[in-house]
Amino acid sequence: MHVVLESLDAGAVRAVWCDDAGTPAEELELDRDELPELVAETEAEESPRWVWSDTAGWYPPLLAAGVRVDRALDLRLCRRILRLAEGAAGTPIATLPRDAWDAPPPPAAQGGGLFELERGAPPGDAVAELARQRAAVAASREPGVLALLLAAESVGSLVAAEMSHAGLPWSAERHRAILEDLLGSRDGGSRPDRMEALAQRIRDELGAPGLNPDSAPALLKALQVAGLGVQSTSRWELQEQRHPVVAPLLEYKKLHRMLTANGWHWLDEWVHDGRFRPVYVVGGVVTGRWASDGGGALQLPHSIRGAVVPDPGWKLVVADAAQLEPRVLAAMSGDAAMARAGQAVDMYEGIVRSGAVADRQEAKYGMLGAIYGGTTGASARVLPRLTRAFPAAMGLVERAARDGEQDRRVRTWLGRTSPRRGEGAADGPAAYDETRTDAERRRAQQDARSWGRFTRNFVVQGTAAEWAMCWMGALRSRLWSMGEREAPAGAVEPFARRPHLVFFLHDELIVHAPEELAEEVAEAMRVSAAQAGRMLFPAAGVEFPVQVAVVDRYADAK
DNA sequence: GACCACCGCGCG
DNA sequence: AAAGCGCGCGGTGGTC
Repeated sequence: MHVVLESLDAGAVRAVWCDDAGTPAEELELDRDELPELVAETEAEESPRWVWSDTAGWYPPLLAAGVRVDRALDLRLCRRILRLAEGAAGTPIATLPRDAWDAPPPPAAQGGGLFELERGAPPGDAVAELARQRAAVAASREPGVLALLLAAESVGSLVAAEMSHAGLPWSAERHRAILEDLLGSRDGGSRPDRMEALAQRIRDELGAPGLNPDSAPALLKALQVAGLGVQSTSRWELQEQRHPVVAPLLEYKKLHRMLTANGWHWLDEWVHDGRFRPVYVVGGVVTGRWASDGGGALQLPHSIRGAVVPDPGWKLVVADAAQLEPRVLAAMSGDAAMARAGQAVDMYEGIVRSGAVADRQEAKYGMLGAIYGGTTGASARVLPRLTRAFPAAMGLVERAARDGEQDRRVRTWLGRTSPRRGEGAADGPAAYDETRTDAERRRAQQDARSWGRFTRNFVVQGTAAEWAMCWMGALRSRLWSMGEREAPAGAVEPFARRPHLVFFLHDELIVHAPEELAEEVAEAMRVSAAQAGRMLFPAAGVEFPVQVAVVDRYADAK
């Protein structure tokens, strides 16, 4: 059963009950204020799949009113997937002209009090769009697989909204202590004192009294004048130099980064009432990974993770999927030898034991090189040995790279399809066009290879993102049923006494859990990971172990 | 003053 | 030790 929600004008909403093909049966019009009550009642009695234009618009106000939903379909996210999906090519949804459903999502609601209508016009008739999408899935090559992708993407959108709602527990006090400890104290508007002292040392060592070390061009000039043979001010180049300025400069750069990215200003802007509430952009990356908008949620430096602390009586349960991408590659390629290596808790050790490489380091760089398309250094050196040991797995990424180079599109395990290469002058045909100059041809080939590295990585990174969404979806259900024993139904705050997800970082999840449930949550994270593996790869025989830590500070996990 | 490209670095 | 993939963000210095 689907219930489609649509915005009407004048603060009204229409709820339309549809069957699984998207055919409407009955409908109800109501005031926006009445929506949370309707959703809560319908949820309890019928457990439908809610269908709406976008979760980021509809769900936050429901959460703010204390209503959690179990299942949803985010039509805008699904439209984007179906538009490009090779499996649905030829269906009307792939060929119809661009319309409002293709428009980028409106900015996410802040504060949870705004409904979709107030964030910009809704894209149109949601009932019709649901029917179009259901028809496209039904007509596609693998309806079940594509349907799983749409469901996974949608559950991701629910989790994103719920995590923003709950927030990542954050101690401003601890954060300030970390800043003072590392950067020094700041009085007035100038640099914190440890940074200012370092800046002065840099000026002294370079003999450049007026130098502002924050200015890359000025710094580069000063470095060159002082006799350092560097072409840039980047860390890896500086590290090769033997000069007394290097140590204070690298230290200064580290502190400067911390000050500008996660300093006092960031704290004031992003942490309120003991919570950091980032805005996640589900499907914001071409591969299907999430992006974030503001706050740099997906770049939280390790040095600041000591400020992430649970509420009194609660714990953080931090789980990290070990070697996710190599395991995904083993599973999707059906490479029996690599799958065997993937049965080890540490897959890189498993690869060492297979005899293909000498040590863990080689296994790691070799695998990353295979997945990213490394052409130099250690990863290139071990590539031939990996190819001999794991022909099916290496064949899969090589094929993906060739497909990209030759302008064929590639797809993830669940059918997310890579975009077509841009229409730039240097693209595609120029590589083979005899009338082009040598330079043009070289550049085109360069671009083709670069696109090949993208498609090579797309299939693995994208499938890993699909695994992660299945993991979080499975975990979300378990957490909710676990919490049922703790929280009275219909509590105003759905997560007040229940373990709930608070952070997601590509292959890592954090649950904020009542202390007495922490171990049970840890087990749920492991079980959900295994479940996600079976969901995607029923026959692969690859394990998806997660490292779990129950901690009082995020920094203490691993 | 608004906008943009580039650099450099944080994360996976 | 860095490289090959995917991102977001702040600072600087250029353009309009």
